[in-house]
Amino acid sequence: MTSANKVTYRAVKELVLNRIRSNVWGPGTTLPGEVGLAKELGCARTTVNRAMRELAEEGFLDRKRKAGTTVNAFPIRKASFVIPLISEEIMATGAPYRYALVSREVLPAPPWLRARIGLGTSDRVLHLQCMHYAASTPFQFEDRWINIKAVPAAPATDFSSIGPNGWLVTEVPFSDVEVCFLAGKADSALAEFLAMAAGDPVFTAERTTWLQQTPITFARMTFAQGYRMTTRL
Amino acid sequence: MTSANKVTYRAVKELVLNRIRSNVWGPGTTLPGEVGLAKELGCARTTVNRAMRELAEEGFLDRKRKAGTTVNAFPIRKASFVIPLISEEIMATGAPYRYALVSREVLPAPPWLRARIGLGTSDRVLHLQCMHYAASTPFQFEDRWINIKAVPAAPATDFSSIGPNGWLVTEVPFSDVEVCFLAGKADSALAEFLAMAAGDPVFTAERTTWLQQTPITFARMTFAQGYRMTTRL
DNA sequence: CAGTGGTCTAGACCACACA
DNA sequence: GTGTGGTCTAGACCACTGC
Repeated sequence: MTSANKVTYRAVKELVLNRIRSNVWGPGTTLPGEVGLAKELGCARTTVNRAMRELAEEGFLDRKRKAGTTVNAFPIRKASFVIPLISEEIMATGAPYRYALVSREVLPAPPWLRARIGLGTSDRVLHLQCMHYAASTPFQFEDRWINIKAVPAAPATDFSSIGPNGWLVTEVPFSDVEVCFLAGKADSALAEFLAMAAGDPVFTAERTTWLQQTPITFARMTFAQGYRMTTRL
Repeated sequence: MTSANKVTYRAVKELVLNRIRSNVWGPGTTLPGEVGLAKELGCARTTVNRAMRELAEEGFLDRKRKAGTTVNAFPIRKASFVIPLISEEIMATGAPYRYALVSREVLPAPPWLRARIGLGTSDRVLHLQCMHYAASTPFQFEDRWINIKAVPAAPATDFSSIGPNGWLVTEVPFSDVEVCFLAGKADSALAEFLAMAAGDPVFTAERTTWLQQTPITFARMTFAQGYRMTTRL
């Protein structure tokens, strides 16, 4: 009876985590090899391997061939944020989502944008400004720039009812993304859109996407006052 | 010759990703089961499984038993940020890191803190204020609150040369962390510490840690002007 | 009920890194 | 060289869930 219980990789993770937390294996400790642990726990090495691999991914352990597995002194855990579609983020709160196109124009890429995402001097872009609302409350202002050379269909698309994000995602493949968060200051136009005072701080996210070396789009998204991006680790 | 090549799970990931990106498997597509794919690719099901599992983790696929694996319409990729030690983040820039303790006191937990992290009315906390510099440039102001009941050694510790973060990490285990980012506004005191103008926007990170249900510490970290948190996905 | 993913096993070979 | 993690295999049983 007692022998038939399978040892799951989750159980191994828990066990190792507990030993770390209870300081049985303090920071810096080199813990037994996979084979040893497998024998101790009565399971296959594969199982131990998966447990340890995940713990390493989560930042608790450092693994090196030959050197072995050591307990990370600083749980420099990776915080993983789900970057949801705005519409879903809003609807998750129970409020209805509303989208509005504010402006649209085709123009040569401005120098700051060229430098920022890597465009040539002759490249043209589609510039969109959009608002996203939770019910009637302003939620996010989106400043979107699309590389026309990379997305020729963009200028012919009507963005008055579908947001650029949703459209791009289904139309254009991409391979690399850079996201960056910062605290900005609302200028008077932005303040009006987001129903706040000019000069107020705004939480800002900037996202650039490429397909192989080609820049696809750059978006600056500013959130209404009080926005917090939260995660549990 | 041609037969001996091993099919790695990375290769499978690449292949699947390529089919997704090239729209062979468009959004919503249900792709073949693991057994079928394994046969097609000439590898073990385990290999396919690992590839698909990781792709699902990364947000490209949805997997359900019986229903099968489908291509996610929106690559709601998880952005994972390394939350580095401040000292390391600074030294990575090449600048020397300097730490300074600004103030320290023991006091009853203020109501907002009690509510925020779940303390009782009689709980006392150690309140620290610290500065982190890159060379002589202000980099981060740290407002740190430590639950004395959970960390009795804290009041007896000298934080004038070691930062609370580094000390806590080696002294106190924790099981849960909540991190949250927001844009705040510098009050006059903060502005002076960070060498900016009062009212300027400040990128702020708040971190709470618990050990099982017990709150350990709460930290509000405000960054000097221009700070950006960046990730590549 | 039946099909799909989820996981475990036992064994093997490989690649890397330290001595 | 030699030990440790990295990965692949072939086969098996389980668990969830849609029909």
